[in-house]
Amino acid sequence: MLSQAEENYLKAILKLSQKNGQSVSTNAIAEELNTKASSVSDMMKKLSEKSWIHYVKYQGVSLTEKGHSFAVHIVRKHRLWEVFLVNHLNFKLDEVHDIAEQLEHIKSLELVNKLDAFLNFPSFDPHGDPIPNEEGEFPKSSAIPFSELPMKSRGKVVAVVMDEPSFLKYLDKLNISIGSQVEIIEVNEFDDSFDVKINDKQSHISFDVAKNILISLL
Amino acid sequence: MLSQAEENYLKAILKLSQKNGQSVSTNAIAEELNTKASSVSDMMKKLSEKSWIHYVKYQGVSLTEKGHSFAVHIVRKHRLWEVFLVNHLNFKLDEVHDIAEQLEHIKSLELVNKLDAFLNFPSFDPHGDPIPNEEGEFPKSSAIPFSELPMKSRGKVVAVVMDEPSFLKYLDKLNISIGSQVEIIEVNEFDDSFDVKINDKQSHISFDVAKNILISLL
DNA sequence: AATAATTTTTAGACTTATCTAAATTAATAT
DNA sequence: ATATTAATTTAGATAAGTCTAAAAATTATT
Repeated sequence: MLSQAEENYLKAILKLSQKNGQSVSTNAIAEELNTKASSVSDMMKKLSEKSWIHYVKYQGVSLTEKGHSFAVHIVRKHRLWEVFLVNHLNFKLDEVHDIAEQLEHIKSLELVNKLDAFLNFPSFDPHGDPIPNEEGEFPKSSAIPFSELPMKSRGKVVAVVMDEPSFLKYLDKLNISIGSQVEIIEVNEFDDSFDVKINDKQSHISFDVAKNILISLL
Repeated sequence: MLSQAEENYLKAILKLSQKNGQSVSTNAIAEELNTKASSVSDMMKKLSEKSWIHYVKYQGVSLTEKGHSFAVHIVRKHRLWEVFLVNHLNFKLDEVHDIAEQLEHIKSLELVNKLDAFLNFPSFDPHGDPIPNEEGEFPKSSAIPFSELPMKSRGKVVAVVMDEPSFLKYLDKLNISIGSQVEIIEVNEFDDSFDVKINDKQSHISFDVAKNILISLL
């Protein structure tokens, strides 16, 4: 069984390899985990011996298939717990990370899946990050913030990042809900607001609102 | 901050000192934690230096006030998580211990208290064990199994130990729920069953049912 | 009260995960 | 192509937590 330290390394490698390219450097991992390169080297040797990663000295590392799916599972746990903390325990968005960082190491497949069911199989966490399912598959649609929707392209609302009642109430007023069809008509440079279409009806939203709505391209 | 190992030692000492007497022996701790007496000795030295316990070589240990309240807090976390696992994630009673054993080490006062509120400040966990509140106080009423209620004394149902739907359904049929007033009228020696009063209506329950209902004396 | 049996502690070793400092390899620049 | 710089690895230490085996203290027995 993996130790917490090992799990954190795998997660860091996943994160870095998703962001940048294939091979992840020792220094990058050290920075991500606030540790020293020498500690990383030690751990890479160990993880490699256990076939969690591909490791060639001085050449950086990448996750094996086994390592990848395990790392994804940790991400899944982290994000599901964040949903729980925000939606059910009323934590603020900025308070949940440290706690989820601990909860993600709880070992019980059944727990994760029951939590998933309890939460109604959410596709995105409160930060708008996608939640892989039990098979490790991320929601197909690559969601982007409404504010980054290209002009003229239409999208569907898949998730809402912020969860404050006032915000949700405001979305309601704008007639925006999960599944709504949206489209950007024009960007107003001076205040970064948008003229938009929501279910074919013209409307207007601020940048702050737009960035908290996740869109999947149609 | 306490390590998980240290927390487990404190919890074990609390459990043993509640069960037996004051001073807890090294061997008893070793057995409780499935470890060796020598490991316990080492740890006792450390916990004593940090004033979590009173420790005199060869004389056994007891918790300091600080150690006691910390240990109680761990128990609180453990039992609250058990309530969550059983009542909200639909775990069976016998499946929750190992998971709660992990969850009890999650560090966040806010999390515990928000979980407590989410669960509606329960007084007993699904096994019928009392849950201390934020101040570390156990529910005043010392609940006992219905089967141990003295004759002629009245009690109030505070918790149900078993949680199987069939059992709960049966209790429903008997008109027993949290808060019901109960009283034992007569013990039937030959099958250990009881003639009882439930909310002043006469009824009859088996020993197996009675032992799974927790009563607080009125 | 002396000896035997049991309990507890100490000593020394091992593992995991980390660090600093030094050595090595790779990348960059002249 | 060589020297310099940067990145990475190795070597050796440290701390936490555990173990076995041996020593010391306590308790029980005769």
